[in-house]
Amino acid sequence: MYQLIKKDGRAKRGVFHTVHGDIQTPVFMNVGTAAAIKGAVATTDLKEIGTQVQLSNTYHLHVRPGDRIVKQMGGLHRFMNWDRPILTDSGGFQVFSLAGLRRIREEGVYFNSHIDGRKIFMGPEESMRIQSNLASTIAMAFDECPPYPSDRDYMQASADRTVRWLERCKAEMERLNSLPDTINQNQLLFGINQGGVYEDIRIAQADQISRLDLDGYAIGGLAVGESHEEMYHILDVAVPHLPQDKPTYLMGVGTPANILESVDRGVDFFDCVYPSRNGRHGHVYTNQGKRNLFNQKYETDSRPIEEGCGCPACRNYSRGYIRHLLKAKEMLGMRLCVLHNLYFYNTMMAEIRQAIEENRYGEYKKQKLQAVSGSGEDA
RNA sequence: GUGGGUAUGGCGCAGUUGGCUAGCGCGCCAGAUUGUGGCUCUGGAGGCCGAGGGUUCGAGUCCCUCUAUCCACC
Repeated sequence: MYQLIKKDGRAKRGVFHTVHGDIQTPVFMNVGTAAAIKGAVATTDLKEIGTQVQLSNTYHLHVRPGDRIVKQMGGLHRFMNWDRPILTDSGGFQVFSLAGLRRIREEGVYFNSHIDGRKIFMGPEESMRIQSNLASTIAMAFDECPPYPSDRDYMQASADRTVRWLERCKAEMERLNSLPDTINQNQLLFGINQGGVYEDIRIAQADQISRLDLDGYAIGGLAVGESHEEMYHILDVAVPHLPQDKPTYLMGVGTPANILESVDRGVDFFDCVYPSRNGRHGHVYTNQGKRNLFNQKYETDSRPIEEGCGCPACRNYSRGYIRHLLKAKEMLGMRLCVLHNLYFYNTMMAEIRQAIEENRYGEYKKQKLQAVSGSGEDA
């Protein structure tokens, strides 16, 4: 259940109550695709860096180790030793981004596993069953994430199909939640708005899915190649058409600047691979901008990634040492960068929440945007 | 000391019967990456081809001398 605490302009400060605890919003979910955050980050680390929610992946866990295995192990929470909320992505995006060969039909999608190439079929019911076995806190609807650009006719047909799939997801989820051997009978379901950059398709589709009374609503199919202006414009027009008493989740976004702008347009939930992937690649976020620790200028730099940062990496190690670890391909290098980046994102979300509570989000956003757009040079 | 081999960007190598603006891999330097493949991609810097002399219209490629280095044998 979503509870709005405070509004500052369109920015919302809220709490989302779940059986696995409350989520303070706006929130950035830390991405742990295969039941782990890449870069050797353990769930025991996450409490230290302020992680509220982890995102895991239906598709990845279905192909390995298999959702039935996870269910036998007591569900995702017990499997990965994480007692706070988990959101599972439905596999919709992975089918489109990872699988090479695929055929989209009304019943679902036929595609090949990226692990061993074997044929897999996934449709709304399959995705819901897998997510029910995983027993995540929040399940995402099985949708199609069309590429950018897609022509109008295709986008319309795709968005309509996503609505039909959503209705099937909802029915299947209700059925699964009523079964006695279901681990999490309170599993929540978020629907997904699609429509690309066609605002009328977005709006009509948002109105349709809003009638289904789901636990939350996501905006998908953005940050796939369109300009920032187009993305923000779609948020401007689509968010007001989603239920305002439910959380709004912008899928796969994004940079600190993207998040600051999107919060200002009413978004509550985010997730993105950037902090972890960039961390693995030695790119670290700071209030002076992004730094690439592979750069030679850090070779003998004894300062932490960011002066004054309270993350485990900055409290203990220098840029020069971490650069060496990265160059030597020591796993500790990427681990420290990932921890720093997730801490940076989680901390930024906490700052955002506080700024909204104190009715100064506009001012905060302006100042933070300037900070994160820096060159990475020390002040 | 004798015989043989090899000398080409930081490292390892290609360079066909002399015709190149001297390439390749790794490394290095920088940049991409948005519901995760730790991958991948894109740029860039860096060589008067061991030194000197010759043959030729033309030499990294052929000849001579020297130097360095490796192997074998004394």
